[in-house]
Amino acid sequence: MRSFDEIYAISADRHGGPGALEEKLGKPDPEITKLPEDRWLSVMTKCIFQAGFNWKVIEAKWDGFEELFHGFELGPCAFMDDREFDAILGDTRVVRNGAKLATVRANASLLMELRDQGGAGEVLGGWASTDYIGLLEMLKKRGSRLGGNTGQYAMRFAGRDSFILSRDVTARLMAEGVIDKPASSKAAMKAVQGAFNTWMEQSGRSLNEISRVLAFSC
DNA sequence: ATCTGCAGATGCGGAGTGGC
DNA sequence: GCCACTCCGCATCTGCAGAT
Repeated sequence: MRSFDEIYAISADRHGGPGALEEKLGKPDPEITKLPEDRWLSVMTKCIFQAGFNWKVIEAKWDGFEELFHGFELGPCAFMDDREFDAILGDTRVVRNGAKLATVRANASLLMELRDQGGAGEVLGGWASTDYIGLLEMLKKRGSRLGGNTGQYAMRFAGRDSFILSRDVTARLMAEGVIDKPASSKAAMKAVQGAFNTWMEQSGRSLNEISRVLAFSC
């Protein structure tokens, strides 16, 4: 496995030098633990709908989603009655996918449960980056449709420190011998976390930056 | 008992096609 | 210009058999 500096050099070479590369590396939001609950639910829902769909369609309808789901306030979403849910199901201001629309109620409940543990911001935003896979596992287990890439994108878009196992990042991890195929097993995820932890130690950088550097190296 | 990997099902709007 | 129709994209979920 190459050191972070070696991979960084490859990426810088491919993307117009260190200066140009640096500008493309997003950093996590330092205030992420203060992100309100409704914004977590909003970004989760958006990622769930974007999965498998044309992102422009979701973007164009997003105001409708915010409106029909009460700005994603947890209470109204978690305790929505069937009558209101049916009305949304037939409203063209949202994408009328019943299974996905139902995730709003389920994930609102999950976020409410987190209040006992300090709240969504503290739990999701404050989860140690060195155990990021633990957070992903929790989202998969307790959330609705937040397993796989969707949970990863949701964390990234919310502004949390995160990696995304995209095609390019996976290709780099395979090239470095960290995994031998796209990570799906627990053992593979553990190996991925281990590699990221090593690169974090070597560079002092965030998961975000490392993930982006890996992606740009392919 | 728990985890893993696989196959098949699911879902909506957009693009493309053919016909008038 | 417009209607009716089909296929496609993408990642999840479910159920099951097999492995640990």
